[in-house]
Amino acid sequence: MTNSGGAGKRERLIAAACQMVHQQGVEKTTLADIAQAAGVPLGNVYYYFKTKNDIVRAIVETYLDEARAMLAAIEGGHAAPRDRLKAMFGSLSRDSERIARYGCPTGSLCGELDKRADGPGAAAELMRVPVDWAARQFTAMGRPDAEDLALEVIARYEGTALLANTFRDPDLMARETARVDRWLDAM
Amino acid sequence: MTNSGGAGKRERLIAAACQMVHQQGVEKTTLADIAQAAGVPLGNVYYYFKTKNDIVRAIVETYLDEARAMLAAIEGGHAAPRDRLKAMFGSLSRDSERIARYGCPTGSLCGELDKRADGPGAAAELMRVPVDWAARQFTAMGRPDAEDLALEVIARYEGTALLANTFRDPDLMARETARVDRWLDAM
DNA sequence: GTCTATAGCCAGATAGAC
DNA sequence: GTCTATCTGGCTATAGAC
Repeated sequence: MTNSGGAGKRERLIAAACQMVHQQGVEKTTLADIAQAAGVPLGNVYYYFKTKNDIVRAIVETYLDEARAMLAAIEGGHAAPRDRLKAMFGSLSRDSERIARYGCPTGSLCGELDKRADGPGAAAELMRVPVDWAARQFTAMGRPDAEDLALEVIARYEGTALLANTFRDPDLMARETARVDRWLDAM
Repeated sequence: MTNSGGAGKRERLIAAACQMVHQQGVEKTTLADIAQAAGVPLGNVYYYFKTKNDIVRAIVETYLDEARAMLAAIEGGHAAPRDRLKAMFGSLSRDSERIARYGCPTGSLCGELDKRADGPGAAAELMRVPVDWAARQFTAMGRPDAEDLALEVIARYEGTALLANTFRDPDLMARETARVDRWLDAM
């Protein structure tokens, strides 16, 4: 209704920002990069976002929505907590090429936000989503140490993504996924 | 002998660069930051390093030396591979305040180098050191899957550091260290 | 709402006196 | 070898016509 002339221009800008920032990082991505990738003239970006930081915030919001949607889809597709955790971790292997090339979008973004002024708040909010979700699954499995298990499984996820990216080796993800599957089966 | 006037100025610059880059990241650290932290005038920096990238390379070299020295010290202090691995992982807890505030120096540097042009080579070389070392310890324990175990333990190390930094919670490191200790004892 | 042109700033890098 | 002053380029952000 409002934004009649926009025709999803704001959405295109956010999508372009997510892609460019994933590939190049926050600091090395310029507004000109984002504008060009979205097919929008540079000056027009400021009609939709007052500052570059506003775009970063929009990226975090998008990742929050995507993470919640993905975890909800997993819950819908798997009834057993153990299977849900496997499905969550397995998303590493599905995207292995992209992660080996550019890292985990959430993990590398959090790493960058930690060095920024606004940093900790938004990054922590973003990382809380999968950790809390995993903790609920372990609780449903009757584990009293659910919170520690959740931190361990997400740490393995992010750590594996970092190593796969550093070594440019997509295969690492499949190998660690197999190990996590066996670990979950044994508990 | 050469560099008689230097009086360790180059070393001061590298030390300052390591500290500033750990705290602020590569992209947000300016040569002026480094020069000021080292007590050296900006223009003089270029007598020791032709470009900013040369300074980054010097940081990687320093981290390589430090990592090798630290692992050698652990080998000297512990005969059993299991104890060596525990000591390596335990270094997370010892530095927990700094890591919760600024992240793992190696991990966050690798994350940033992955987005740079020269990136993958230097970062991979740096991360190879602890992975190969851990693999040797697991091999000495008679484990045929030593390489996968090494990747897992370093992934947990780096992943835990990222989470502790994101949540600004030093306590995570001690909790994960305790879990890793039990895991190593059970194998 | 859209887009061009440009202001203003700051970082990396250099020139050249000492 | 050391240091001041400055150049150059690129990036965020704004002004203002349409």
